[in-house]
Amino acid sequence: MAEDVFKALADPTRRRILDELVERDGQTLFEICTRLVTKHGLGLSRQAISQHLAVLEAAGLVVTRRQGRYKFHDVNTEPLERIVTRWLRPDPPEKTS
Amino acid sequence: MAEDVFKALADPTRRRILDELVERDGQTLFEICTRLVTKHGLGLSRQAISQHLAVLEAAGLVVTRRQGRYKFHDVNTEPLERIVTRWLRPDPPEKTS
DNA sequence: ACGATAGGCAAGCAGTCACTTGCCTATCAA
DNA sequence: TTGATAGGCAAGTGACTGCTTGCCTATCGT
Repeated sequence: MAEDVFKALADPTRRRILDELVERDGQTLFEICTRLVTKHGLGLSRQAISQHLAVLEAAGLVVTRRQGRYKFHDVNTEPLERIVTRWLRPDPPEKTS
Repeated sequence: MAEDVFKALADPTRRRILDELVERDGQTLFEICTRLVTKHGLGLSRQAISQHLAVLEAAGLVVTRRQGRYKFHDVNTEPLERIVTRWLRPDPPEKTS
């Protein structure tokens, strides 16, 4: 639901994670951790990122696929498209949700 | 700042207020209060709404104009248009992974 | 089998947030 | 001026949130 999407976007770290995944889709938890540290200078524990990813996944902004011991994370921009048309009267044609 | 916009949108009551103002622009604080109670069934004090409006105004989502003892609130959708283009590339909804 | 890697679960802590309460200022009408 | 209306300021409180810490499970390579 929309509530989860807005709450997921409320945190700057989660927005960074979305940035990272948009730039490079299908990363694992550890990849995201190291890239957030090296590129964005964020010093966060693995669990912190894991919890953020859980929030993003609950919002539908990130979908995951397991493969062996790896869990890959992909962005899903579909929830974003819906929430903004709430106040922005859209001119463009839509695929309705 | 984008931070303020996301934080402003994080609260369901503030989103309701935006709904109200989109539907009927230029309302005063008391008008918003009564309409939130009657139409949406929200039981909130005047100060609660006032504080929400302050957050929305700080985010640039609401602009105010004083006139005598009245203070009218108008929506400004411009900040909304910017924040979503952060992840929604205007061209492709899909990326050939 | 073993150790190493990738990830998950849960309790605890500190900071933030939404909301209330109480009091104050400013404008208008009589 | 007096009283009523429209709004603002500030402190206090309860709940939520982001993060850490510690321990646990599952998969891979050797």
